[in-house]
Parts: sequence; structure tokens; C-alpha cells
Amino acid sequence: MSDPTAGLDGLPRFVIDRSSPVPLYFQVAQHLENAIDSGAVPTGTLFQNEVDLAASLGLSRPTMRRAMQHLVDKGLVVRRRGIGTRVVKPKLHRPLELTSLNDDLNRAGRKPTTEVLSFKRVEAADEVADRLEIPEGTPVLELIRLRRADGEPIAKLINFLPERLANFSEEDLAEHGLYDLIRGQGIALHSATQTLGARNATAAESRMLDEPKGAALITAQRVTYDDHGMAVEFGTHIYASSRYTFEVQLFT
Amino acid sequence: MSDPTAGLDGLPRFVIDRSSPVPLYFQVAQHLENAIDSGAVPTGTLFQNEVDLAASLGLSRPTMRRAMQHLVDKGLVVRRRGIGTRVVKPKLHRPLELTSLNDDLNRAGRKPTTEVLSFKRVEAADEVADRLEIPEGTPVLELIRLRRADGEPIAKLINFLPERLANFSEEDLAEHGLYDLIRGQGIALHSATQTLGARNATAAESRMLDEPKGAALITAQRVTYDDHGMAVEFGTHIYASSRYTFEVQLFT
DNA sequence: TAGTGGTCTAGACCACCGA
DNA sequence: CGGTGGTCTAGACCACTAA
Repeated sequence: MSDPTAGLDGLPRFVIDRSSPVPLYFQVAQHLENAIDSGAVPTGTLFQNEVDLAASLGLSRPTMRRAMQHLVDKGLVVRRRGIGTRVVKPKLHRPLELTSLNDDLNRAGRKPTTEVLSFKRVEAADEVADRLEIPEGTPVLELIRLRRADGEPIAKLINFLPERLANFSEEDLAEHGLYDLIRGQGIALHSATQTLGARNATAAESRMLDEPKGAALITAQRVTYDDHGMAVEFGTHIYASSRYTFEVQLFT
Repeated sequence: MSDPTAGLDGLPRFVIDRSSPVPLYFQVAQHLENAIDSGAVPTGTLFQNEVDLAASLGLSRPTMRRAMQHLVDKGLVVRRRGIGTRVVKPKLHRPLELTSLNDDLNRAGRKPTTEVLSFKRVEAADEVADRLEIPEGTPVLELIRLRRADGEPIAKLINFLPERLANFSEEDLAEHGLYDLIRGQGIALHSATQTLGARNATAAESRMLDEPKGAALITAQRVTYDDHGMAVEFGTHIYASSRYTFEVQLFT
């Protein structure tokens, strides 16, 4: 009776707001997610079966299933036929999202600052044109930035944007992340492909990033695409490996 | 009429096998995925609406929707209310999966070989115990491997496994990826967290990986978890950056 | 206004698990 | 065996987009 991995009866009372524009499955998923994150439903807990859960909330089973699937996609629970739905370790959460270095640093409690080293129109050279899928020689905006965290240099960021997205100033760029400025123009970011590698720093790079001569740098090349599959940004970045690492979450 | 982003009528004829154990939505999703990957349905194509598509395949709309959602999750198509379902860039594909270096190399057409440098029981030291969430001093299996592709050294892999998963031999390890050996023991892998960085090679590492003295190496630390949230493997790896890079796909 | 995807329902049958 | 999640159906109504 006092099974430590019992039902969900102890959950804070919860009623669905059918007049809300928020989808029912999402209301349920969010409620369960909060319950898990807050510790009210500890790791290892076995949920009530989805049929009963749906009935007790006054929902159909498909709607309840959709809420559950949402939690599965987030890595919060694991479902097994014949067994049930179990809450997994809280640290497994959160797949990698499309975030900017700026956001990452802010979230980590570091104070990011940006120095804009270059902000000008250039003609797209070979690789830039290729990655952005535009003709060679097309005008693009070239941005070179030095990103610091708490005053320490972290990364040198070189980015190229199609001219149609160049509706912001150098001052905007110093204060906002590039992604924010792109989103601010009504562009919905969809995905990005990033290649991570490493190479030795040149003398100039060592000085700029305050690293020893020939230090190992992390290199990243990234192309970001919008909802329509159009490339919106191409960047080649180097990171001071003594002060920055990449966290990646992988799921089955 | 000759809209370049027209329907799907030109698709290879396709009938659903209702006697197959493969779910219908998955059969449909796979078929569409093949059509996209093969180029038969080029980037930018607007699918027929899901209602017609369902009808023409003799499926219900929810089943058709599920197939579509599968493609959305893979980043193959984008759906917009009032607009339709559009094929996005074919290279955006491949959500990051939980794969081994072995699999990655095989898929890339390289021929991976493994040299086992160490295969022995040790007592879990500080960091290993911490990452695997076991008491310090617990016996674990320590594996050190040199992975080559087409004869060229690619990476040195150091891994630690809880003893309960050590049901394979040194010979098995030389021929199979670590993940295969873990899965072969009935363990369902769930997720992994990986930290990527860079550092300069030591003299011994330079020799082993056939890189110049002090070359920049990619470093990776990874912990893999099973369905129950138990850590099944902890590894610290170094990669020759002149011959290997990490590809990461990010989604919103 | 016509067409699209987004949400939701109330059933049904099946495959798998543990006792 | 009874209980679980996995799949599938045939409808319905709504929100958004474009012309």
C-alpha cells in the first residue's frame, strides 16, 4: 500500500481551464513538468495509468497521451508497455536548444560583454557564398566580435548575414545577441548545423584571447536556417578552451 | 499549373502493408523520408494537404498526422497553419543520435579498427565514482582503446563501466563498439551528456595520434544513462583534430 | 472565402509485462 | 490472467493564411 513508487494522488489539485487558448495537452504536460521539477513527484515515481489519469482530469485518452508524449520528448519520463510511466533522473533533462553564446553566458550567471571589431558590408567570398547559398559577390554584412565574460575574453566570433537581415546598428549588436536581432526582424529560427573542432592559436589569436602561444582553441562553424529553410547566418568562431566548453545532450 | 512547389503525385507508387508489424504511421514516414532523401521530392515542395494524403493512402487523418509529426521531429519538413507542409533543406536532417564513434565512422564509409590498450578491473577513483554515481573504491572496468579509421589514428578512448556490465571479453571489444556491447546485455540506452573542449597534446599523445608536438586535440567527456537513469558508462576521450570533427544539429 | 494544419473526442483492438 | 502503453479510426470544431 505504501509503495514508494505509487500514484499521483498527492499532486496539488489541478483543474483544466477549457476557456484558455493554451491547448489542454499542454496545460497537463506543464503541470506534470512542474510537479517533477519541484520534487513533488520524485524520481522513480510510477504514474497512474493514462486511462485513469485522463478520466480524473476529464480528458480523452488521446489528449492525455499527447501530454505524456510531450514529457517523453523532454526526457522527463520513460514509458514501457505493460509497466507504466516512470519519472527518470532530473538531470537528464533538456535537449540542446538553439541558443546564442550570449544567452548561455547569461544563464550561467556570467556577465557577457561584446566588443564589435568589425561591422561592414563586404562581398560574399567563396565559402561564405556557398554556406549562405547565395551567388559569389553578393553583398553581405560581416561582423567580427570579441565576446568577454566577466571581463575575460572567451571567443572571437566572425559572422556573415544576408543584407536583407542587416536592419540593426553596431550599437544594437554590442548590446544584444545576434539571434535576438535576427528574431527581432520577424524571422523564426528553425535549426542550425554546427561543426566543432580544434586548432592551435596564431600569435594574434593568443593575444586577443589571452591564451599562451599555440594554445589549443575550440573552433566552431555554424549555419543557421529559418523556417523556410533559408540560411540566415554563417559564422566561424574560436573559443578559449581554458575558459569555455560545449555541453551537448544526446538522446536515443 | 506547373508550380515548382506542387503536390506529391509524382511519388513512386506506394501501398501500405497492413499485415506488417511496422506501424502504419512509420511506414508512411519512412516512405516520405526516402522520397525526400533521394531527391524525388525536392526542397521547397509543398505536400498535398494531410486530409487528401490520408484518404489517398486509405488512412485516417490522425495516423497521417502522426507520420507528418515524425518528419517534423526529424527536421525534414515544416508545417504552417493555413499554408501547408513544406520540405526544408535536405542537409538539415539527422537529429543528433546516441551513436558511437564506431557507427559514425562506418556511416561515413571509413573502416574503423580498434586496438585495446587496457582491459582491466580497477577501483573507481574520485571523478569516476562521482560521474558513475557509485562509492569510491567500487570495482569498475577500465578500458583504453585506440581507434583508427582506414589505418589512421583518430582517437584515444578511456572508458569506465560498472562491473555488472562487464560481461564481455577483450576480443569482443576489439570488434564491436562499446554501445553495442552494452545494448547486447539488455540495457536500453536513454541519453548522454557530453562536454567538448580542447587542449594541447602531450608528447605521448602526439606520438600515439600521429600529430605534431603540442597539437590541438578535441577533448570529450561523456556519461551515458540507461532507461532507469542509471549511469552505464563514463568516458574521457581525445580526438586528432586534423582528422575528426564533431557535427552537431540544433533545433528550436 | 476557401483551404490549411491544430486540437479534441469516444471509442476499438493489440502487444507486452508481471504475477 | 489483468493491467499497461501502442496503434488506429471517423468523425468534429477551431485558428490561421492567402487571395
